[in-house]
Amino acid sequence: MSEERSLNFIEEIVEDDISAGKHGGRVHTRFPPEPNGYLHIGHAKSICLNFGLAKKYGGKTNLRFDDTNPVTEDTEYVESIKEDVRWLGFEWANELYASDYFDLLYAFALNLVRQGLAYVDDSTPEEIATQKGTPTEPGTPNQYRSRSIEENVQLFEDMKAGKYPDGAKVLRAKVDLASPNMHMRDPIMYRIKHAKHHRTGDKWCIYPMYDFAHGQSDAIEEITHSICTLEFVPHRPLYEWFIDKLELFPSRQYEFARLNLNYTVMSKRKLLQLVNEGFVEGWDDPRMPTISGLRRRGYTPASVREFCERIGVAKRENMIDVSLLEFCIREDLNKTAWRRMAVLDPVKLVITNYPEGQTETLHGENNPEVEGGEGGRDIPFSRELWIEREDFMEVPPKKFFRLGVGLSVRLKNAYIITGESVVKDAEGNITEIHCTYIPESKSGSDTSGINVKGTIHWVSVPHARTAEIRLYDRLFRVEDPSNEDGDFKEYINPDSLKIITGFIEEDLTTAIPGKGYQFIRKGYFTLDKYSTADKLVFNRTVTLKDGWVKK
RNA sequence: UGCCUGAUAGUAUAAUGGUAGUACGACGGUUUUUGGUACCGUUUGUCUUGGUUCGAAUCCAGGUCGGGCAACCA
Repeated sequence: MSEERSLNFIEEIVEDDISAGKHGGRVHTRFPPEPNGYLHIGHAKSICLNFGLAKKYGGKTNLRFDDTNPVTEDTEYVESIKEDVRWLGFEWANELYASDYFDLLYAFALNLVRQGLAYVDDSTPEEIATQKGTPTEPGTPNQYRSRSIEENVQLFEDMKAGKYPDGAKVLRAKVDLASPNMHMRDPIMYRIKHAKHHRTGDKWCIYPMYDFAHGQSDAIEEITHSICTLEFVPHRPLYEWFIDKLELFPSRQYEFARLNLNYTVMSKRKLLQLVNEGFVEGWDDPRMPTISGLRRRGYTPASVREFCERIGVAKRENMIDVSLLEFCIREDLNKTAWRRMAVLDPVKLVITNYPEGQTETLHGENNPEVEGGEGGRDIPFSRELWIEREDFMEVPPKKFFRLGVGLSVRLKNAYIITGESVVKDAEGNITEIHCTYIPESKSGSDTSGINVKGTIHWVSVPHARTAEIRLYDRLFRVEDPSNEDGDFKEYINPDSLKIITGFIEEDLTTAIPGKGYQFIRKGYFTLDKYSTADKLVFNRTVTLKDGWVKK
């Protein structure tokens, strides 16, 4: 078969570890989202990496929610995350929560206090920030740093007991205030938050910081390869410091570059703004780079996985061209989507030599990419058809392989026609196109001997049904909205959604939710989640590649 | 002007001291009852300056440029 793909740097590390017998050759990864937003395509990269590694090397992957901040987290997000991971086609070995470890984490903290490696600090956030110094100047210790172990134990227990209001005290690790790594300058381990947690309710009023929960959670679960994104590189020494001082399982963290896609934004904070401020319909708006948005848009799990495979994994900052994502979905849908006809911008075509009142039933295959066409459907044909306005030109340029007066084209799955004349309204707009057809040119039994260069799609006027069709374009007008001057929302593409009513062929009224359809020559479409039998709504997943660029 | 990171076609990603390759994009062609698909071809690259070596994208040193780090966020 094909050559084996070369390994990415993390796979190399894993293979080296396996051959060195590290952890007995065991591979255990985890995907650790915070349930404070919906997953996006960047998370898909991480999911595919973590689950992919385990699958490839016979290991396991945990789904662990890093739910250490109750004020931003919610079970709605937990549910959406689980749905998205499953939709992508992955199964986790264990569903876990950092909050499962709150008792353990508290014991770890007490342990460090007793070792003299943590202390309770009464400073305000501002004071702590000042005392941390700057990247070029060392921090300065305050009077709380030298509290006795006994006092710290008592104070920390009092914090847990709810004796202090939010923000009154924090527990800090006593590491090194002069470290060139800001994360080592006595990082905060616990803070007071009298907030209800989505899982532990009111049990706790102190919550561990990410830095005091994430690494230990990995260690508790005996994760062999803790994979995260580049911004956590400076956290690694602290992660290892805690593991060392607490004598935990030595999980090792490896960092890769997060995915950036052009013409969109990829931060939960920004996506949340788009949702909250009404720039999109919700987290699953088909213009959003969220997994749920892609799903509603008509992307398939296989196409997203293929995309994640093709973009690769490395350590350098990257900006992936959205055309690669589009390539992946077209590649998948080309092989699976059933072909149907829909006219998005209609103009009436009258076949003057076709008997008035006559109707016939033609046949079209479901998918020409599949041997045998994968079945087919009946298509009603009559004297009056809707065709695409752009498929006719009064004054056609050279190499225009469509309809014009005196120009011939094939009607897909039907006859060859020749343009004869046009009818216009008072403003000069074309309201009807008249043509004649060649009865011997019927698809499948063509004895006319005529060859035409172009084929156009159509829908019979008396048989046509209507549907709302939503045409999506990129959400932003610039490649990197986050990197422009001012608010990123100023760069939203005003034409990112165009809603039209189109004519569809009868068969499309029984379209299956979740299935991709190719509207011939127009693109791939899928039923929107709000589509009903009374009012069909189709989302355009992606256009077909257009090789005809007119000047 | 501290620490950590990184730098290969337009965009990504290989080459692990021995012919710089692949994909997407772009461009051109063949086929085609979708200007789609498929197939074929063309185009463009090792940040820079030195050093080591028979030989450097790869190793070493300096520089340049990019990204990250000073949340009681993750």
